[in-house]
Amino acid sequence: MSLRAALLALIEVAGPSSGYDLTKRFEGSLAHVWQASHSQIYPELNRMAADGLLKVEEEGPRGRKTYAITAAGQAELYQWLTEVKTEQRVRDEASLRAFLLPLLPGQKAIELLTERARAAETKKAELEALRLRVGESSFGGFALERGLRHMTAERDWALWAIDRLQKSEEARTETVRTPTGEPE
Amino acid sequence: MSLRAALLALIEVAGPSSGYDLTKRFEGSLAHVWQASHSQIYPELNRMAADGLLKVEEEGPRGRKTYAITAAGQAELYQWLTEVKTEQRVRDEASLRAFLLPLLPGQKAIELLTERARAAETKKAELEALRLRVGESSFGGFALERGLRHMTAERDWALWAIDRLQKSEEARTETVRTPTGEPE
DNA sequence: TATCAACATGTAAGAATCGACATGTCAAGT
DNA sequence: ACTTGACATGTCGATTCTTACATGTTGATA
Repeated sequence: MSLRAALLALIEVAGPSSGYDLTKRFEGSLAHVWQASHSQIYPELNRMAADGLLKVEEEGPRGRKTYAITAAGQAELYQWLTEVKTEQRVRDEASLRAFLLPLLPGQKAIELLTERARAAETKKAELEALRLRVGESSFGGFALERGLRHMTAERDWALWAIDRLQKSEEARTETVRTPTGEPE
Repeated sequence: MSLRAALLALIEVAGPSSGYDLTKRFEGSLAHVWQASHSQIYPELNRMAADGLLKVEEEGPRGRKTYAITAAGQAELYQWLTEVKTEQRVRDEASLRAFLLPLLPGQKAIELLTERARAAETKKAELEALRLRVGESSFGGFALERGLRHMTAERDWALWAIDRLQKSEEARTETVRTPTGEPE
């Protein structure tokens, strides 16, 4: 249902669009929050038209079909936004990897976390650049701010975890050294 | 592949387990980062045994089958943790909803954001309670801290968005009121 | 005029996941 | 003796999504 909502919203905001247009828009700033390829979009548009949420407004060159939102489509969109309960299940591979981190030897874990901190920083910079480009109060502005905050949290977490691991690595090295009787 | 990694990891950490055991474990603290039901787990265990990553170690009462990890399974797990690139695509309905927020009238958006802030706060409290229960440095500790930080970011974002919307609602009300010539 | 990039729409096979259906065992309490 | 809840394993159909296959048009540039 999320794909439906996204498509309805894009057409609602930008006016009648073709599958090709919508595919492009999914590659733009929307890509930060949801992905869909043309092979998913085209069949979905057909189903939505069959369900009366969209109608083919115009057929252009190269078989181009322009879909417009119907009253039923607007109702469906508004209902999804306000009444459909947000899916709680999040299946986030990054979270799973964080969970499994203790399975790795300390040094390896630190390596991966360093990379993760770097990746979060990069994404953050990307979003900041996007904000400069599109302005503070563009359509995706709320999502953009949210992404920034989550990326900051991610980076800070990774740095915290690295620090923690480094401390326990030091402690481990100490306890290994001490019993051998090596001078301080 | 993530399910495979999660199952291998659970068996690696807790030793030989049955599908039933693993299902239970997916309902525990792991549920915060990944979900899988028995209908997904049982067939996957069979496939993994067929692929040589696990072997049936023991058959108990009530048809219970206990799976143990093999050397190939350990190698696969370690490789996934260290060499398989983390899936970047995140399909997060909450992000999509944040993106589409401007489609709603201000008051309705504020309502939904208030609910979101509340939900993040609840989840945060849940994780804090879990930390108290299992201790600071339990197996899922890194993931737990990560969840806490992300939930804090989520709540703070929602509060920020509410504040922003309230300000623009006020401004809107002003501009409506002023032209009517009503006294201050 | 040839060719290339962008435009434009589809289908098909397979993986991951979910909710429902289906079946049966065993131990403990009533 | 009965019943209930926990133990225990599976299958099936529907949905979502990905990758690859497949086809054709149009405009611009070489």
